Amino acid sequence: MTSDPPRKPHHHGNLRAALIQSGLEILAESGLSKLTLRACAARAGVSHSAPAHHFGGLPGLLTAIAGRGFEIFADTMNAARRDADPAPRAQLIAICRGYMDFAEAHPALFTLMFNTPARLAPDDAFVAAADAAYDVLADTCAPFEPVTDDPRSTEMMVWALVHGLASLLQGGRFKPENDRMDMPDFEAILPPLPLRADP
Amino acid sequence: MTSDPPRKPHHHGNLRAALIQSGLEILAESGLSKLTLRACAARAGVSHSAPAHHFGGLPGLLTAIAGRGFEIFADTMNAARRDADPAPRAQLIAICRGYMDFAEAHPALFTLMFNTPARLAPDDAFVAAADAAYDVLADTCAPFEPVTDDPRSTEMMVWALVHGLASLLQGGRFKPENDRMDMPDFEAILPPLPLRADP
DNA sequence: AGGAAATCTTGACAATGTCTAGTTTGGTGA
DNA sequence: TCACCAAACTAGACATTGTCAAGATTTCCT
Repeated sequence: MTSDPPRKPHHHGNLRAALIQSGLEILAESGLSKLTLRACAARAGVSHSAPAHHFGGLPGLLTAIAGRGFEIFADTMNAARRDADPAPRAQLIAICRGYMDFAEAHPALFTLMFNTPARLAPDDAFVAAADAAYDVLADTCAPFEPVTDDPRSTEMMVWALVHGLASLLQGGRFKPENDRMDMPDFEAILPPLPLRADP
Repeated sequence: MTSDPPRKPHHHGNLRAALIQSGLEILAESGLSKLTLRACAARAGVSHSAPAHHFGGLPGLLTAIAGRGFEIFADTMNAARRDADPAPRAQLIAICRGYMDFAEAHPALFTLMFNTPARLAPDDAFVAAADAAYDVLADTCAPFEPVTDDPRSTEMMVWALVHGLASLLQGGRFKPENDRMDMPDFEAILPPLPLRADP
C-alpha cells in the first residue's frame, strides 16, 4: 500500500534482527532479569509467540543475542588494538583494556555471554562468533613465547587473567576498600612475557 | 509424643537447614535450572510457601545456598593447603588446585556463587562467608611481594587468574583441541612471585 | 492469478514466585 | 495446669513466563 519499500514490509520484514536489537536494548536498560521472550516481542511490536518462529524458543533467542554480543566484543577489542602502539606488549595491554571496557560498558550482555551457559543453545553461528572473539586475543598473544609446553598457554593465561578480573570486579567480589576498581594496571599485573625466538 | 527428640520436632524443627541442604542436592543432581523454590520445598517435605517464612523469597534462599557454598569452598581450599608442602609457593599452588577442584566438583553451585549476582540478595552472613573464602586465598598470597603498589594486588592477580581459568573451562569457552583441560600447570602459569622483604 | 510456504496472531496450558488468610504447634506466664 | 500468643507451616489464588496447537495473513513462485 504505502510507497516505502524498506520501511515496513508489513510482515515486519526482518523480525530476527529486530528481536536481537530489542534484546540488546532491554539488556542495557533493565538488565538480564528483564530479558524475556515476551518483553523482546513487545518491544519489537509483535505477538509473544512470534520469536519462536525465528529462534525456536528462549534459548535460541538468548544465543542469538549473545552471539551478537561476541561480535561487538571482538569489535571493541579490535578497536582498542588499532588505536594502540604496535609493539606486542602494548597491543596485548590494549586488548586487555578493551576487554575490561566491554565488560564495564555492557555488564548484562557480558553476563549473558559468559555466565549463563545453561540458558544458551550454541549453534554454528554462535560458536563462530565466540571463536572470532577468541582469535582476536589469540592473535595478540601469538608473538609471545608460550608459558608452558602447550602452544596456547599464553592465550589461556592472559584470557583467564583478564576474564577473571572483569568477572570478579563486576560481581563485586573484591574487598570494599577497592575505591578505584575501574581499570587495573595491566603493565604491572601481566607477567613479563618474552617474545618468541622464531618468527 | 514420640521418643526421638532430634528426629522430627514435627514443626520440622530446622527447616532452614533442611531447605539449604535440599537446594545443594538439587544443584548437584539436576543443575541450576531445576533449583526452584517449590522443588526445594517439596524435597524438604513442606509446602511451597514455607521457604518464604525463613528466607523471605527466592533470592534469600539462593543467597543462603550460595553462602553455604562459600563455606564448602573455603573448606576445600583449606584442606588442599593443609595437605601441601608448607613453602609459600607450594601453598599457593595447592590453593589454586583446591579452587579448581571445587569448581569441577560443584559446577552448578559454583555458577550460583559467582555468576548470578543479580539473583542473590547478599546479607551479612553471606558477605561474611564470601569474605572468609577470600581470606583463605589472601593469607596464602601474603608472603609474596605485591605486583603493583596496591598491597592487595597479588591476591587480586592470583584470584582473577584461577577464577578465570575455572570459569572459562567450565563454560567450555576454550578451544576444542583442549583434550585434557582438567588441571592447568599452575607452576608454569603462575608468574614468578618474589617473597616480601620484611616479615 | 492461484496456490504453497513462510510469517505472524490468538488462545490455552503448565510451571513458577509471591501474596493473603487461615491452621497447627510449641512455649510461656498467670 | 491451662489458656493464650507468637511462630511455623498450609492452602489457595494470582500474575508472569515459556511453550504449544491451530488458525489467519502475507509473500513469493509458477
